[in-house]
Amino acid sequence: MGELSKTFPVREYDLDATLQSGQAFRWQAVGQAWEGVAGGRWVRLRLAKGGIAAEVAKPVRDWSWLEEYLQLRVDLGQVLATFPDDEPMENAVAALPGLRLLRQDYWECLASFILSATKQIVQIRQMVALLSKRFGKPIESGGSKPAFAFPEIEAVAGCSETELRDCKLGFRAPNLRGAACDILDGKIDWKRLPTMTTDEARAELMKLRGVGQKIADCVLLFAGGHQEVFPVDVWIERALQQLYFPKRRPSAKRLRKFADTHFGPYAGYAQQYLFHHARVHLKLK
DNA sequence: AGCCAGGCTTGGT
DNA sequence: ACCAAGCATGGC
Repeated sequence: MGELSKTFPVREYDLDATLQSGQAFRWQAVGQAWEGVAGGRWVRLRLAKGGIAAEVAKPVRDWSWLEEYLQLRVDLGQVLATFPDDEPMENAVAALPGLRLLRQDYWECLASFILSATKQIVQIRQMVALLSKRFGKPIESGGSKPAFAFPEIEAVAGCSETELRDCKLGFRAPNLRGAACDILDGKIDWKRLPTMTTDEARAELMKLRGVGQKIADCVLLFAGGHQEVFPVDVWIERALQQLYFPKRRPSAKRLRKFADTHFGPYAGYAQQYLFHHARVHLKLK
């Protein structure tokens, strides 16, 4: 038959930090819980004794989609142990122990980060919500408001630029539509992306208009699970400068190289700790 | 009211 | 190779 709720035993999982940390844009705090859409289903999550309690709107038998999304079987202690032994890293981890990386859908992740260009996180959430409401499939909701899946590639490709601009996308509208069309037209090898090496997949993604290294790296890390990838954005750039090079002012290229070599096999996790730490705790600029 | 936001592209040196 | 402007829109 399946169940409407389930509790997953897990330690060291900061649900608040993880769902708010700018990697996914569909989660909303409702009371003590978080409501959102993952794996095409409406979900409510809350911290429970010894783990995470999940509720869905329709009974499910197989919960592996959620375990995968939340990356519940990642041994965080093992990840943290690979971080460089320096003060900035120690402080970032100490500030938010339990911050995790999610494993998201490729298309939703790509689309979300195409929209992220010069937007604040709250505004990205707003654009994603509007797009889903207008062009996503309605799904069963267990909350007070109706729920919608993220729009399929075909749905976005079928929109006019005006319809997308009406979702407050601005100059990002043609980029999103173009990416959807290019994927459907086979301009990039979309299906094979998950099996490519990091460098191959990055090059492939960057063929899309509006996708540079930053956005490609976010997709590789948050959807592809390439945990060694370290996306460099304005926040990380400022954080690295202040924390690791307080005297000098290294070029962007030099910083890029430092990021690629300093943080080890789980650099993506390190990046997320530094990013969230910088946003919440650091006075930058 | 003005500044700036998980960037990218293009056109100037 | 490096640098800056321009791009739409909204929150603060």
